[in-house]
Parts: sequence; C-alpha cells; structure tokens
Amino acid sequence: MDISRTHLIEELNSSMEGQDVLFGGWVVDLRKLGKMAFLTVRDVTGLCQVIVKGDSMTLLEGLNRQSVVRISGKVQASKAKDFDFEVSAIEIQILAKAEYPLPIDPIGRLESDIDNRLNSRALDMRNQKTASIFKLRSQVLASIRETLINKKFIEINTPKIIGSASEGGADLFGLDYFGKQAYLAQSPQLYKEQMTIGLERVFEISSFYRAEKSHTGRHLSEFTSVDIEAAMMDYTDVMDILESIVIDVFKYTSENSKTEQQEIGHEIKVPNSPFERVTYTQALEELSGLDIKIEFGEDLQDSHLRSLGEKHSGFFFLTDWPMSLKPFYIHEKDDDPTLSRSFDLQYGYLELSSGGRRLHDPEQLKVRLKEQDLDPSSFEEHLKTFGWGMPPHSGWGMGLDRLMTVLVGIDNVREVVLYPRDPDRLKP
RNA sequence: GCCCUUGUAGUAUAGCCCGGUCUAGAAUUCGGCCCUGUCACGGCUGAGACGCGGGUUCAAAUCCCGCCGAGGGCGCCA
Repeated sequence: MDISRTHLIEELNSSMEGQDVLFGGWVVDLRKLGKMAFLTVRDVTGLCQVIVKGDSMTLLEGLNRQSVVRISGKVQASKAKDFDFEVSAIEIQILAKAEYPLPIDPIGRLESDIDNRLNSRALDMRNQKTASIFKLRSQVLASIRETLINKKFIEINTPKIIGSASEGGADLFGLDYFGKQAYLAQSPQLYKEQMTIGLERVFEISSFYRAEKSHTGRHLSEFTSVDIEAAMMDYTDVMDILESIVIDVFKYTSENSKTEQQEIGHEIKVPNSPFERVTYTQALEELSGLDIKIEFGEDLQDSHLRSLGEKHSGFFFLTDWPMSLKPFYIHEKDDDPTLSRSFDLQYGYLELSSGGRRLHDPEQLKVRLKEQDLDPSSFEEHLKTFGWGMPPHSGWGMGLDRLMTVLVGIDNVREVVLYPRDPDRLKP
C-alpha cells in the first residue's frame, strides 16, 4: 500500500490552484449534501477542506469521522468561511477506519470527563485542546534545554533503579532487583552532585518516583523533574539560572504557540522579573501580620503558603529556610548557622522548585547525616566521591508538570501529563 | 490515613432535594432515507441509559445500607 504524501497540509496554499496534490490525515468532519460532500482532514500541521462531487461520491462509502485517509486531488479556490482554498478529491483511500462507538468525543464539542479522556488518552490527542498542551510541553522542554546548554550545562542521565534511598523524606517504591532490594529513584540528587566533579555543570530532565498516597491536583507518583547542579556557584547563582529558564520558557512559548494558546483558551504572558525574593523569616513576619503565628523552625503548611501566595501573586522565591527543615546536604549560612542557603520557587501557593547550596566537605556531611538520624555508612558510595576534590556546588530540582499547569493555566497536573500515575491510576 | 461530592444512552446532560406525572426528556454521536457550497449544514427517521447488590414502600432513577467506580480537598510530599 502506497502511503506516501506530496505535501503536509501546512505546505498547501492558495497559490497552488490547479496543482495535483497527495496528502493524508484523519477525517475531522464529514458533511454529505446529496450529490456533493465536504470533509475536513487534519494532519499534524493543520486542517484542510476537501470537496467531493459527482462520480467521486462513491469514494465516501464506508468512510466515517476519525478514520485515516489519503487523498489525491486538485487545489482550487474555496468559498468556505475558514479556508482560502480547498482540495477537490479525485481519489480517497481509506487507510484505517475508526470504529464506533468511540469512548470520548474527540472533537471536544462536548468536553469529556478527565477520567474518560485519560482512559482513552491516544484518542484524546485528536482533541486540539489536548494536543496543544502537549505541543506546548515539547516547546517548554526545547526552551529549557536551549537555555541550559547556552549556559554550558551538560545533559546527563542518571539511574532510576537505585540500591538505597537517596535522601530520605518521601517514601520510595521498592522493587526486586535479581533478589536484591532496589528502589525507584525519587531524585537524581546524589548523582548530579557527584557529576560536578568532572562535568562541572549538569542537568537532567527525567521521571522520578514518590510512593506518597497524595490525592491532590499537583502530586503524581511518577513526575517529571528538571534538575541542575553546578560547581562553583552559590544558591543565588542557581536562582538566577532558574529565573531565566522560567522567563525564557514563557517568552519562547508566548511567541511560538499562538495557535495552541487559542486552542487552550489561555494567553501566555511573560512574568515580570526579577522575581520577588522573600526570606523565611520575612514570611513568618508577614504571616504574623495576618494573625497566623508560626514558630521559627516550623514548616509552612499549604494554608500558610496560600496566604503568602495572595500577597505575592505569581512567581517568587522563598529563601533562607531553617536548617532543621532541609535535607542533610544543604549548606548553612555563614552569618547564621541555623539558616540555610536554600530556596523554593513558588507560584502563588504552588511550590515549583527547591534548591540550594550543598555541603561539599565530607566531614560536615557526616555530621549532618547523623543529626538527621541517617547512617553515614549507607552513603559510603556517595561520600567517597567527596574525597576526590568536590567543588563547592549548588543546584535545584523543578517539577516540570507543575510548571506546565502554570503555563497553560490549568490547575490539575493530570491534564499536562500524557499517562499520569497516581495512587489510583496505573493504567493505561 | 481523614473529609466532602458524585455515578442516568458512545459522549455530555435533565429528572433525584419533595417516591407515582418516567412508556426516563432535550443535545450531540451512531445507522437509514432526502438534499450540489456546507461551514456546530439542514429535513425526515431509527437505535441507544438509571454502576452492582440488598433494604424500606402499595409503588424506587428518586429514600436507606453495603460494594465498586469517579472527582475534589486535607495530611504526607515536591
């Protein structure tokens, strides 16, 4: 079966009148008017109207919406409202039929439940709103890579099957690895730090796993994280990098996704920079002004972050957290050892990223491990690299899926992940 | 782990609170017929549903209980 095409739909134009073309895609709409018919056909690049008349009408037998067709025809001027030109069909080949009933309405005229759409995710991509979200996601990834590579970062891939828990905190998924206990990685933290020894500036964009039974619109068991780690940088340096990545993502997508923004019904606006930087201590004071009393050293609850988010709408950094709230590898401040060189990037109440300056002195690391009731001997593989000339370094991890929800203005992370995994969803 | 909401054709919904009017309604989709410029085409026509199991009642889509499914929130966590 010949499935070649001479043109993608976006390559067709009204100056080609009279020209024979061969293209293909899926049937979006089919309107039969007695002895003539209109169909609209979509490929990844666009939508084209096809007109069928006379003897060609027999070619429509058995054709239905969402089926895949290959059409040969002649370009001609169109009287249609939305098209300058159309293709008059000479031959219509049905390459694959769509079988009804379909589980969702792929046109999106009636918006189906998120549950139904996720169960039929591939078909959901025929819905231009959904497809646009993932086209945007691709642009976001491209933009982040471009920004980081321009700043001399090297993209790495660290293992997702690991032999021991990397940093405490979240519960890990355990698995049997040829009779040994293994885990799915919750973060590339230790590996990316190690890589600063030789590659100096590294980043990874990958899936990580948390076995938390969270039921919210912003948590998934499998999520995509953007991580960087850079030698010879302090936490404020990597905050600047994070900020420029976010700004670049918004700039890039706002300019390159006009169609997608229209489909989604959300205009991407480049945020103001620089982002506000609020210290943990200032945050406590602000909350105190709102009659919310929090002791130094207490973590900020969701409700506290919501209150702060109302005051600092949009992106802002929360910096200088108490050491007691931070993992063992975080570096303290010189002027106050109870405070850390750390930060979270917030969008309102939503935590997008957290990072900081890391300890690079193995002796200090061992002390901190013990303080947090972790056993230094189970970190031997990691600690030994610190004796090989570990440069001072800083980094962060950012939840890509959360950033996507901010970018497209949708508050459920499941909308921006192809096949989300949460405690109740393992399939498809 | 806790709390709230919810389940009606393929899809998305009305009806439920206040039981009988439900032979479950309108839309869209799907099938058939008519239609040569549609553009959410139109007209005629057909098919298609009360998640499962108990209970209350003369009578249950409607009230109660259990199970299963779904959505959201809290907590955990990023």
